[in-house]
Amino acid sequence: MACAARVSDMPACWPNTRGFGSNRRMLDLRYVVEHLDEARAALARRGEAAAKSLDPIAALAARRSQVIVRLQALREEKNEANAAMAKADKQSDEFKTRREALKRISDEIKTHEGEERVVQAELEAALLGVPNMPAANVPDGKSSDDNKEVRRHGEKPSFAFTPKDHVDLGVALGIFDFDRGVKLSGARFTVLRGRGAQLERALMMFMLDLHTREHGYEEIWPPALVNEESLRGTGQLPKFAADLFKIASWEEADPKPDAPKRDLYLIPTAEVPITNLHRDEILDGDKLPIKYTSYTPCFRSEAGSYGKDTRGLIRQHQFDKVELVRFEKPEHAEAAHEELTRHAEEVLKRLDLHYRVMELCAGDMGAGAARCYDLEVWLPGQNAFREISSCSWFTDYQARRARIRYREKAGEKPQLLHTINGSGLAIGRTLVAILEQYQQADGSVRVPQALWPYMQGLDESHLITRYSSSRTYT
RNA sequence: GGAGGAGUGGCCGAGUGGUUUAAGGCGGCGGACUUGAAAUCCGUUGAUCUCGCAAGGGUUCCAGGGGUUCGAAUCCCUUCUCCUCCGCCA
Repeated sequence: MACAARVSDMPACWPNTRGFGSNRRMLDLRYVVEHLDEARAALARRGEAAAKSLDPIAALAARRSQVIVRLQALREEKNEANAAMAKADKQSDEFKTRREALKRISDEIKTHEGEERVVQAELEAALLGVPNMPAANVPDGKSSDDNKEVRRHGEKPSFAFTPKDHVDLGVALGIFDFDRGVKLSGARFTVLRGRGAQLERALMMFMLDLHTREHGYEEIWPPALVNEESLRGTGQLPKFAADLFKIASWEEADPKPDAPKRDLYLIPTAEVPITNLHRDEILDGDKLPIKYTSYTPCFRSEAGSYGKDTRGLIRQHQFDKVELVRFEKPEHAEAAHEELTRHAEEVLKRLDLHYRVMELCAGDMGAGAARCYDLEVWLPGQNAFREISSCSWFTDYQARRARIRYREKAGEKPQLLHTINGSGLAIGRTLVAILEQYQQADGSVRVPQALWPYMQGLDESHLITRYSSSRTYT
């Protein structure tokens, strides 16, 4: 269909019929080694650092295969000698001679195994730091200034008064309690109350209902704490540890001597647990595509962002989000990415919110994405569009790291699938957009019609007012 | 938290130091028989890395890691997971 014609735009590694080796990789090692210049050129579109991340790869790969070839030859020799030993008379001189010889081979094998481990670890570390290659038709550019507007929905609401921002509106309505959020937890934590809390819940249910009933996604309720391996699978670790909240492991209170580290992390997005549902699995081809939607709280430490968006709900350490995640065959992935983006947009359309769709340029995309659309909603209080969803096509980048594969037919080789995800949507920011776009001259806020079924207790005016905001909903 | 038990291929399950390159069964796939199906019979059956233009070789994998040994699914240490019982808890 439409997508098939454009698959040829992608770099040659996408057919991904290769395996992934005993180490984790994000880019296929063989592809990188055999097409080093091509890979470097593709990564250079992200910036110099991305291209440079490839530098150590070729030499390490050569060292690795050298060690492996020697090691395998030694093992073969050992296996043959062993078989002979099994048959030999254990009292004979021949047996003793063979035992000496085998001892030497074994020692050499151990030496090489040590070497293999070292090289493998170095190579893995190097590969984990390499970002994904942008799809060929992603626009060039260095920063968000170079992103391309793809389309726009609705119009900026016009006000006969000066619109307020969501902070002024929410505080006046009594639905945001920033001070008590600080008291309980600190900066960037907020308490919602009354109609504010109800609106948050209404949005969550509205979004889940839309995606499960009309868009065909299965609802998932995952853990909010995950292990390190899960975060590696989706690419948050090892590079972005600073953005995560890490929970002290229980062994820390009662350490066991040889226990492996069991750190847990609060999920920064449902993408992590949902994508990792199928980590280390080989799925039947006829089960694809798999479409999941999930509501979770999300936790971000936002290290290094101090001073940015300190006011209001825009940037919180804890926020709610409904996520969309898809597992796709490579040949359907590009079209699926477009469709998922439309599914996220549908939430904004039903809420009748003005927004635009931006295609990110090569320099502005997240490390795992090959293509990415951001949905930006209009915030009259800021007189600006702000990101409310980010819809990414990861090609096989996450699938390789998390070892998620599928088998087209029984008997065929497993191959890596493609993952796609996007917010559908960030609930706090949706709430912000509703307050700002639906505000009235008197500071009350009209509730979008799509949410009426979820907002018990509203009168015919469908307004959230200071008077009604904290009353019971009956 | 306490006391026991157990982790083997898609599933069940045998295997306590060297013809195990993991028996046998189920399931799957292919074939024979059949008008078709069932039943029966025969064959086949995973992942991984690597050498090779290819045909085809070889390596690794018995929950994970480490150790003993010429040699480990098998012995030792350790971690994880699951099950049973007791206690506690929403």
